[in-house]
Amino acid sequence: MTQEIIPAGKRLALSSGLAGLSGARPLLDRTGTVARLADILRAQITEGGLPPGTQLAEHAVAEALGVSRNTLREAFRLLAHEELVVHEPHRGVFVRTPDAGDVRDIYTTRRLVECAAVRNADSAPSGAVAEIRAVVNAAQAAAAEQRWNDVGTADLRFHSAIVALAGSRRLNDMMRRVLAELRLVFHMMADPHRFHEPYVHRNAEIAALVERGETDAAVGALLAYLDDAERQLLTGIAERSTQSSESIT
Amino acid sequence: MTQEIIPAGKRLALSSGLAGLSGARPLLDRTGTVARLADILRAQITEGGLPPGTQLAEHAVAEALGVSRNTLREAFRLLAHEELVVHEPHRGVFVRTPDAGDVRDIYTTRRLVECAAVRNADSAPSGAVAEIRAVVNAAQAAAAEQRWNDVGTADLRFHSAIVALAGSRRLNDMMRRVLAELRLVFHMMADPHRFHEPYVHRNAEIAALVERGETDAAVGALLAYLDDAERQLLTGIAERSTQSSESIT
DNA sequence: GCATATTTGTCCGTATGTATA
DNA sequence: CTATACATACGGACAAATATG
Repeated sequence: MTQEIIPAGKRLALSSGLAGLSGARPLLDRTGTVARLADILRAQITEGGLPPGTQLAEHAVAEALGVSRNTLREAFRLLAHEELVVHEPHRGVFVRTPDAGDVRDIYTTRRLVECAAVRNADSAPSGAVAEIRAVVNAAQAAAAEQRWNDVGTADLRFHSAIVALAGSRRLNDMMRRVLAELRLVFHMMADPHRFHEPYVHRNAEIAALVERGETDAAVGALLAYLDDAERQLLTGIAERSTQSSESIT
Repeated sequence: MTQEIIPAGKRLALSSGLAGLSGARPLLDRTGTVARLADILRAQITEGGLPPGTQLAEHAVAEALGVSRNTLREAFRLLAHEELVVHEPHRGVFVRTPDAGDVRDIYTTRRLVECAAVRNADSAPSGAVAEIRAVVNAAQAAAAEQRWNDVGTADLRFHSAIVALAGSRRLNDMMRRVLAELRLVFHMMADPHRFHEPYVHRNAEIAALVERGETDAAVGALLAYLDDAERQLLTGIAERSTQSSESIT
């Protein structure tokens, strides 16, 4: 009677998420098997193929991907360190199910880092501002063609580009991980389409302000963006937790 | 002729660092063997027992600590993800040797995060300011008794306490890792004593400014601190790299 | 430049302890 | 409470890559 993290009927439902993977290749290139394993699982998790709460049983996943359990466990350690999965002592690893506290923590981190990065826009590394513009254009193109999944991807890449204004590799890496976590939250929302759509225009506005050197205004717009997004996600999570024991298709 | 990371006579000199460890305990408590392994190695690395560049050969370390090679590799993945060690494909894992670029990157990260955290001092979580004061007192006590190693520890804990003003667990974790990396740089310096000593007083000053609510002045003092420390470390690294092929006691 | 020894990368089988039905 | 399933950790094996003489 510890926790009921898992919907209790959904464990080991990873056949769906891992089905279309050409995993049966015990061959290694430059990166090494473990790193590629982590890439595959990370992609599956962030793309929504393995929704929050699903258990990643060693034997099943190892067989599905054509690797040994030892190798897989090494990849699990990486993902656990990135907080994409949780490692419960003698129970196994599960795709993380972020709660309201996680959302608040992620957004305090984002507010601090992203706003400070924008304030540093003057002395940003060359090409950083251009990258922001490029991502905004990609987002608008995706929105025009109603490719909402790509819109969500572009949104996260936009904010990665914002962080890149600070010019620190470690900061970039950290925020990339945090934004990957945030994707888990997106997949817990009702319909991600509606969520991302209004932010396309707001991102474009922020980008324009940064380009024009109006950093204070840009920071203000960014703060408003983050506050709105956080609020929306928190209400989304609250709704989800009330309809707890329903059947999940 | 790739790199000369290792002093070429110092590889596998981990007998010194791992000698006094009660590693021969194949018993697991709450945390799990892998996590404890990582703790042991992390401590050894940050305390200077395993200086930058030393190779951590799987067989030797596994035997010294009384664990299997597979288990040890899982711990290595964690440390590699924390950037305390580097994993060279088919060559092994080595204690990281930070270069000037790393120092610059670490300090841009610190400038951004720590200054922003101080600016958030008004709405900091309760007890955060008191913790800063406590660490400053500990540092002054250690300095009075010439326990320079403890002074260095207190210095890093001081800055962790600064970051805690932001009130984000993820930010705390990230900066704890960055500061652990910074310890590697300290151990590359000539004498760490001289390095830490002057900062005891400066930390106390910053703490006082934070307590009095003079955040702007506190940020200014913190920035000056970080700039000076970075400059000092960069010159220290430059000196070290010029006397490259000397015998190392 | 080549042959050999060492080390890593990956796999398998297995014993033990833990959690759950 | 027993039984089953699973994670944990170990040890050995082999191929591949690297380092050494």
